[in-house]
Parts: sequence; C-alpha cells; structure tokens
Amino acid sequence: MMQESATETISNSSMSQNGMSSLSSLCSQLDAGSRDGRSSGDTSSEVSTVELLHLQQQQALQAARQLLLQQPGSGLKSPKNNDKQRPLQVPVSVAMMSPQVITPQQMQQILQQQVLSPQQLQALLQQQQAVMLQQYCARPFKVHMEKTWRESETTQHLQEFYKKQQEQLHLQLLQQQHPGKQAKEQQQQHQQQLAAQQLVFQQQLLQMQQLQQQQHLLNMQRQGLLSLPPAPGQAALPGQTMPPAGLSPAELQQLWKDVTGGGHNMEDNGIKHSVVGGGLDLTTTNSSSTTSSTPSKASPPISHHSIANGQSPALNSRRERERERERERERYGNSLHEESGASHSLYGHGVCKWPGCESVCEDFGQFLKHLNNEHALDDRSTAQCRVQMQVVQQLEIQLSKERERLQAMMAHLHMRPSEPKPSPKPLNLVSSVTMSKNLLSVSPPNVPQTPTTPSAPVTPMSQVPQVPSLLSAANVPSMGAMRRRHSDKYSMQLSSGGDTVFIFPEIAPNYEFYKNADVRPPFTYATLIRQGIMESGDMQLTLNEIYSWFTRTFAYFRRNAATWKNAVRHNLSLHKCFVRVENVKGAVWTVDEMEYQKRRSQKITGCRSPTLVKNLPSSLGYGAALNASLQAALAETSLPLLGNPGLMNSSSSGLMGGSPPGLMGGSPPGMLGGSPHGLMGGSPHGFMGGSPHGLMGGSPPGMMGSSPPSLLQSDLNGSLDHLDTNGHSSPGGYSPQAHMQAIHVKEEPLNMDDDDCPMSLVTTANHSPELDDDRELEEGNLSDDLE
DNA sequence: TAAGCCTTAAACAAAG
DNA sequence: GCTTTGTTTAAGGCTT
Repeated sequence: MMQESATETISNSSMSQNGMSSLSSLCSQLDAGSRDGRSSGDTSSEVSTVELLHLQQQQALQAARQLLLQQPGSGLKSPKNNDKQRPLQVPVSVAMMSPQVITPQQMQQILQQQVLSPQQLQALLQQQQAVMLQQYCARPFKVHMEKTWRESETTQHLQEFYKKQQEQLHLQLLQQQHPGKQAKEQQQQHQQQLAAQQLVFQQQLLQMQQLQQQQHLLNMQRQGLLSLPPAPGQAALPGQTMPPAGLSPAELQQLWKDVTGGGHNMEDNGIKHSVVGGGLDLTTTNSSSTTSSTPSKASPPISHHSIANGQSPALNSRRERERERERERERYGNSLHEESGASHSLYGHGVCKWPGCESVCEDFGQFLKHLNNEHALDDRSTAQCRVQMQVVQQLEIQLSKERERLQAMMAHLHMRPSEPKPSPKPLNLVSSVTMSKNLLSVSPPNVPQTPTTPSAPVTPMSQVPQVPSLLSAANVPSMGAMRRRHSDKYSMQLSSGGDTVFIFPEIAPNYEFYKNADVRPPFTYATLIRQGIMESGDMQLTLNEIYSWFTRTFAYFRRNAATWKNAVRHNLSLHKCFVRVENVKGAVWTVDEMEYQKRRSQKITGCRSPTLVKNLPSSLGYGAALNASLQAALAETSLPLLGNPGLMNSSSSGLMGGSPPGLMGGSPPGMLGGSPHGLMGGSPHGFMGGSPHGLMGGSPPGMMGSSPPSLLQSDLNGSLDHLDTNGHSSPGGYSPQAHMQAIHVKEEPLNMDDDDCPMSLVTTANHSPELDDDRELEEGNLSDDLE
C-alpha cells in the first residue's frame, strides 16, 4: 500500500510536472508499468517488457522494504510517520532521489542482511536505475535544467555517499553472484548497469555542483540580495525581488521551488540532512517522504519565502503564479528564452555583463553555458557577488542621501520661510523666498539675470549653490581681483513695487552659506556696503547699522572687526558713491547709484567714462548741460544693458517699474528715473519726485520727505516713461549740482521746503567744496571730453 | 609695464 | 580721556 501510494505519487508527480516531452511520457509509462505489478496490456510490447522487468523489481523492492520495515530501528519508516516526526525538518528535496529510491542506508541494510536473492537485488538495482532514469527523464531539457536544478550541499554529500553505497552494493552483488551459473552474464549485465548508473550519477553530480552553486546563491539571496532592486534591464515583477547575480528570475523561482517544495526526508545513519543552508527550517506539508522529488505545483514551502520576504500572501500567490510560469518556460526549453528575448541581467548585447567579464556570447544558450562555466560558484564569483552587493548597497545609500538632499534643497527653495528681515521694510537681499522666486517661478524669462555686461558670464541662478567654488575662491588669500569682479560685474539689483531685491548671482544662492560659514564673500567692501544700504528700507544706514549688517549677513565679519570696520569707513569715505546724509538722528549713509554705476561702467568699459555728477563745477547751471551729462552718464552706465532686449523688456515684468534694478533704462535703482538719490522728478534742482533713499518721498523725518512711499512708484513710473521714451533720462533729471548745492548748504537747517532749500538735504563732509573741487579737477577733463 | 582697483593698515581729527 | 565716526594716505596685490 505504501509503495503503491508512493509510486503513484511519483507517477502523478512526474506526469504533472514533466509530462510534455516524449521522454517524460516514456518514463511515465515506465513508472505506470511498475504500479502494483499490473500489466498494461494496452501498452506496446516494449513497454510490456519493461513492465515485466519493473514487476520483478517491484516485487523485490516490496519484499525488501517489508523486510526492512520489520527491522527495529530501521531507517526506513513510514512516510507519514516520518513526516509526523519531523514535520519541520524535512530535508530539501533530493531532486534526483526518487521516492522509490531506497536510501543508501536501506540499501546497505538490505545488503548486509542479504535478504534478497541476487536476482532480487539485481531487480532492485535495476529498479533503482529505472527510477533514476525516470528522474532524469523528468527533466527533458537537461542542459537548462542542470542550471536550475537546485540541491543542497548536504544532498551532494549524500549523493556521494549514495554513490559509494551503490558501488558497494554492486560489489556485494558481484560477490553474491559468483556462485551462480549465470554469474558472468549477470555480472556483465550489472557492469553495464553500473556503468549506466555511474553515468547517471556523474550527471547528477554535475547537477549537484551546480545545485551547490545555486544553493549558495540562494543563501546569499536570503542574506541580503532579496532586497536588491531589479536590474535596469530587467523588468521586475511587482513584489518580486531581484535574483542573485547569475540567476534569472525564473531560475530563482525554480531554485526556491526546488529547495522548498521538494522536501524529502533523508536519513543517513540517523543523521538528518537538513539541506537548506543557513539553518532555514523548512516546513513542508508533503505528507509523504516518498513524494515526488520534483517540486509539486502546490509547493507550500514557498510560504517560507514569503515569510522571509515579509510579503503578503496575496503577493506571494501572485508571485508564485509568476514563478510557475517561469518554471514552465524554462522547463519547455531554452528556446523560450531566446524567443522571449533572452532577457537576463547579466546578458546584454551579446556580452556577459558579469562584472569584469564582458565575454562575448553569441546567443543566450552560450551565455548560460558561459555563465555556468566561467561564473560558477567559487570564491571568486562569491567575492564578486559580495562586492556587487556592497556596490548596490552603497549606491542605495548614496541614492537615499542624495534624495534627501534634494528634498531638503527643494524644501528650502520652495517652502522654507525667509530669514527674519533685518529691516522693517526688507529688501530680500538673498532670502530664501527671493531665491525661490528668482530661481523657479517669478523670474521673468525675458529678464536674464545676467551681469551688467553682456559679455560677462552668466551666473546661473538656478544652479545649486556654488559653495565649493566660492569656498575655494574665498579661501584664496589674495583674491581681491576676483572679489572685485564678482561684486561689480555680477551684482545686480532688482526692484519691484518698492520692494527692491538685490541679486548677487554669487552670493544670493549662498546667502545661508555666508551667513553661517566663516568665509569671506567675494565682494568688495563697496559692493557690500551698497548692498547693505540698499537692503535697508529707506536706503540709508548709519555706520553702525552697516556694521550690523555686515556681521549679521556674513559670518566672516564677525571677527577682525577692527580691520574690516576700518575698511568700511575707508570705503565710505573714499568712494563718492557713498553719500553721507545728516538728519536729526545723526548721519546716515546712502548710495549714489549714479556714482556707483559710473564706477562700474568705468570698470566694465575699462576706461574712464565721462564723469558727470559730482564733477561738474558748481558754477554750472542745472540745465541742458547737466541733462546731457546725465544722459551721457546713463547711457554710459547702462549701455551694455540697453543693448540687451531681455533687460529692456523687463519693464513689463514689474521690476522696478519696468526696469531691471540698477538698470531701468539706464537708471540704477534708487535713482528713480536716473536721479541719484532720487533727486529728480522734474525739478531743475532734481529734488522733486521721490527718493528711495528717503531724501524725498519716504525720506526720514525732517528730510523733507513729504512724498509718501506710494508716490514713489508713480514718480518712478513717470520717470521711467521718460526714460523709456527718451531712451535715457528725463530732462531736468538728476542734477549733480543739486547735490553739490546740498553740500554747499551743508550747514543749512534741515527742515526746508522742497523747492526752496533742497540743498539742506545733503550735508556731507565728503562733498565739501574743497574736496569736490579736487575731484572735479581730477575728473573734470573727462567730463569735458563727454561734452 | 603701467594704470586702476581693492584691501589693509595707519594716522589724524572731530564729535559725543 | 575714551570711543566712535570720518577722512586721508600709503603700501601691496591683483587685474586689465
């Protein structure tokens, strides 16, 4: 009964699993013929012959097993009992070990006890061989199946032992058959059988080797490769894990099935062979130890894989179906590989993609051979695989880090609120919000954020902070020139609706960087001072406020205060673009953008442009000559930008009333239509209109600032209209002489009417008549050249 | 090589 | 008297 059951199991299993090929069909017939000794009269004569043989074998085998079962302590036990006793330690299927195959131990017992006649032994041996052949036939496409035939190392050892036992059995058979009359014939026959058996064993040993490799890979997979992402060229199924290198998904699936599904008890001298490496406790529901060696369709042990992977049962079920399909594909031929494109992570473009290999393989089959031959499981391949694992892990880690960084950057640029504004009316020097707007969305496409020179290199604002370069540049001890160039050529100012935005293409993206890093910003003191002043709400700062701005904005200026403060004072005094203005609260510093742009234009053009504003003799009037000078100055300062359609078109971008900051048709920001200090607005003295500096509208108290800030824009727009119309500036615009006049009336009371006493606005020691005269003498000729 | 710019350092003066 | 603010000069390095 047991044997019948077991045999039927074999038959069913082999049929169900293998039954497509003719070979397997034949094997099935052979197997079927062995059932119960029933003769199948409807079979062919060949089958009948075999059937007879198998009948004898069965009888012998049955007798032997019954005998063994009666032996106490015999290793041959009821399959059910066996499973019951060791439900969790069923060794992985010994793929080639048919349930019918008597274990070596059993065989040894049979031999030792000599319970079988030589004929019976021979029949038994033949039956063993037939079973082995059946198993062999069960894999019609051996070449491919060799690769996918998984077994454990223990199984291999067991097989070796089995082989030895077979040899020993054969020797004993020979010894027993010596007395026989037909001993020679039988011996010859047995020798042939033995040769066939050995051939089978050799083939199986080869399979065992490959199985061993794959088992090792399987272990590696369990140890970590399961989480590997699919290779780029490999379309991974959802929830499917990447197979270890060298195994296709189908192979991996086959591996799992063979390892977990074909549970087979095998006892060898009482030593159980738990096949799965790594101590994996496989649970199999195979009810019989003699069940098919081949994995059944319903391989419950797959659940182990599921558990190991932490996948849901549904997912596993789906994956199981996928694996089954893959298995069938592999089972039915390698051609499917080729037909299906022979996709393999390690194979592409006819080249083996094994790390460091790149061997040319004409077809997929050749590749598989190459894979099995050249990249068999050895120390080298294992090491390479481990290295690859590490590479993948490192890349994953790196990817994770980079992704986090990207998210942080995006979060910073898009969502993070800006730093607390230093002034009540912040101008967003380089705040995050400003950067976000400039970088991503608000920046008008026709306003290239370029330096004031078309030829100057564009510093992409959209790029990530160029901290490294700045770091390197800033750390260079002598980098004055570079700093100078950055500050003067690349700095740009944007203004929109009274909210001026300064953009230092270099510093802006690195605002936070300079704020926290003790790195000197690559800008001149003049540029920084101007920046600080322009950033203030009313375009003016006291010296102390400038100091504060420096320390607040740049970590670098939080030390060596004496040095850089002296430099700041020096620059404030030295550069004419910085105008000292006294009010009731004391002296504040403003920026004469005209001067500033003039300086820039001088540097840009590489020659001294006609100096205008402050250099005109005070005796000159404010009329056409001044206007011409102003126009010339504007043309000079903004010439590079005027030639830039993008910049000129920016007037529609809401920037500074239509003008790029510092450009605005030639007028820098803060000049409001070409008037430095906002001293313009149609007044011959240039003191009308509004002044972003607070000298006029929005001016500090006592500075004749009657114009509310809201008027500034209209005035600005009007001025801009003029500028746009004229191309440069409005007539009666900025009057340097007005500025001069203010110097002259330095000591005048401050609260004067706009029209009457504009001079009272500006009192600066910088512009004492003597000093200005000196400067005028210095630059007067150049001004005349312009005229 | 010269001119110019920038930085740094220093001296000096005035004002608070 | 000290500190802060402002001006001026000089020197050195760098770029153009």
